[in-house]
Amino acid sequence: MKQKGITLKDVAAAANVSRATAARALSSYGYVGDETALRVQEAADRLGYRANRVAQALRSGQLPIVGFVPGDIQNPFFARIAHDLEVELRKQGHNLLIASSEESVKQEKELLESLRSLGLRGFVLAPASATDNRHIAKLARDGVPCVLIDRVVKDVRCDSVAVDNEGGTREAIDYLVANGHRRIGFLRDDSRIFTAQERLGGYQGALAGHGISVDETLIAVSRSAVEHAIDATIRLFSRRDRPSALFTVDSLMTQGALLGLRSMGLHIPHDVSLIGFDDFNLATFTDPQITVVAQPISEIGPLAARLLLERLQGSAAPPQQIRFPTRLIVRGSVSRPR
Amino acid sequence: MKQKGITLKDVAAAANVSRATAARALSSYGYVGDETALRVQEAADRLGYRANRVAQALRSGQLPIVGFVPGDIQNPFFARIAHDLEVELRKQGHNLLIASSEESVKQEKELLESLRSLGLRGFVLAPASATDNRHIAKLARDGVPCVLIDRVVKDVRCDSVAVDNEGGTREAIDYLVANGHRRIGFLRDDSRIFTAQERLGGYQGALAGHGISVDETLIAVSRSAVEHAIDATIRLFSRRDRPSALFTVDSLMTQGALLGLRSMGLHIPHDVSLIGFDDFNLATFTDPQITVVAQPISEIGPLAARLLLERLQGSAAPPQQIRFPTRLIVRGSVSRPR
DNA sequence: TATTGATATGAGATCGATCTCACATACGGA
DNA sequence: TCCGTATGTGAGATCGATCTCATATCAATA
Repeated sequence: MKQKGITLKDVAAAANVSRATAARALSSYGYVGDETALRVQEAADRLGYRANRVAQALRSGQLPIVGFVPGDIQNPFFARIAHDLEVELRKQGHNLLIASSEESVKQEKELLESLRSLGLRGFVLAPASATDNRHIAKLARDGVPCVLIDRVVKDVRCDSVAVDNEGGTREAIDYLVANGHRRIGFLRDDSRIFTAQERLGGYQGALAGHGISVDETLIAVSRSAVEHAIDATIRLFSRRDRPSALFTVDSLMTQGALLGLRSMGLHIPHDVSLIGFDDFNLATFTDPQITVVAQPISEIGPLAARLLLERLQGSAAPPQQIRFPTRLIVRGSVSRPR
Repeated sequence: MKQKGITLKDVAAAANVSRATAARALSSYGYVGDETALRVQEAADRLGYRANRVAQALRSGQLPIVGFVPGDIQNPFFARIAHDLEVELRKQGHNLLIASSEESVKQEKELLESLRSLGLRGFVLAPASATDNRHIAKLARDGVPCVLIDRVVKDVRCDSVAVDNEGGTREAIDYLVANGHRRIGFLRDDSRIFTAQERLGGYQGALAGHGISVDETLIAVSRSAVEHAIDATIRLFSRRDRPSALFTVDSLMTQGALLGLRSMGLHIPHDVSLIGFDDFNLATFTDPQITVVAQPISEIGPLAARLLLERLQGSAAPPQQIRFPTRLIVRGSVSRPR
């Protein structure tokens, strides 16, 4: 049950020097005699010494660990970002601790508290709420390095990496309108979530731009999970004057819509046109393939990691608010309404 | 940049007691006067005291963090398990640190060393190799609690949770043979990986059981990634006497096969029948839907977490080797050969 | 009254790495 | 020869929580 625990003390004893000298030899700071340094190195190698990172952390006040708090690690979008973060951070000797908020502000708050007491060096966050963010503001105020991804929070002084949700959605709606659609359904997740708000804004703005009044009954709400999205889709399309097209705000909702429509015997794009926000593997496996608003997902994680590492190295530059453009990938799920 | 850091010392000062007494009051051990305990509690609350978990870890030698080392966090199978592990561990006040081995034994080795020096309390591993496992054996020998998932390693004394790879594969091959197939392709990932070996064994065993000799040229190897699987599929089906059916060893390979076959203009199940190991969302979105060997994925993570927690609580019971049965889910991707 | 035990508290040690400070040498120039 | 600086080393403090041990008080028992 006991760890073996070869400590600096052991190494020092083996090399016949004091702990201080051994530390100097291994971390190469201060003055150490060449011959002594060699002897210590050798002893350390021979004993298989590895510094206890917890002890180091106690002194420095920080563990070389970065926390990642996504809404849901099972969402491929976040899984991809987690992977990219991990790769970048590892290069700098940091590890990544992943703790999902499960889109609960309460859980997010608890997690952050608990992880702070763990001495994590910084955080990459996708805040569960666009408004209730005092805990994040506090984090930033306390000087804990922090990068927001996917979702931006106002009034918090920290870096953020997100995409142009509003523009991306507008482009998609424009495309639907250009194809003759005027009754366009909108399937979104909890309005608490930042991206949902911005994407809704893009939807409303685009419609307004075309002189189409927003019909609130065409906007369906569901949790971001396939099963819930199925139900919401069915509700939306059960009405007599159903929409001729549908826009979904993330890939899980798109999947739900796909299944919901299929269960109702509605064909894409013959009966309903569909565009989803966020590209996903599955979109090219369906028949027809799904037209989507793609995010530059491969850039988000590495950039967030780099921003965070700069902060960890003490950068006090003003917060950077990065916004990537999106790209409409036209496949086969849109046609003119019947 | 500095953490605020309200320490036990501050609380003790505020409550006019020694650090020792404050500690007793807060962790409720030893004797403390009722009135004193209350005063300390109050002071702690007022100051917003949170114990420094790094300092606790230094004393106890262990951080309340469990490491999860999957092959690839982007694989939905592992993402799901990560989620389930996290939920279970959080209940016991532990956090989960995820570090992908990216199917590299070298990286796995380095990660484990680095995470051990971090004082992690235990590990959940999906070993990258079925054979080269001295580092894992050492871990187990040193008494570090350890649970293997998905992949079992011989000669290592630790718990494991896996599925009946051989039986599941055999059932699928039997089903294909029952449908009249005799030339059945097999698309597998690196033979180093445990599950690949067992699934190959199931394939060979099933064929032998039906008196069909194994044609090595029908066995294709690719890395477990969609793009690589596409190429391997195309190679396999470019030959004149191509197989009439294909079995793929995981969901990423199945996706690759799907795309590869489509790019060649081969239709499922008309031209080729297909069964994949591991169920995945996408399988029900294709037309036809894909017949798969499903694993009880919702049980693996929670069980692994429970086994690990028992070890953390000091259980010295003999290692448990759990094997879940698989289930063949018949959908529409298999028909009789032309 | 003396003694035992339960209760209550504080001083100080401990975990392991690292940093400060004090104390040695050595070597150069004056 | 003497002093200043560069070099090398060790003793001990530090980070924060917790544990051991010593001590102190009070009550109940012998």
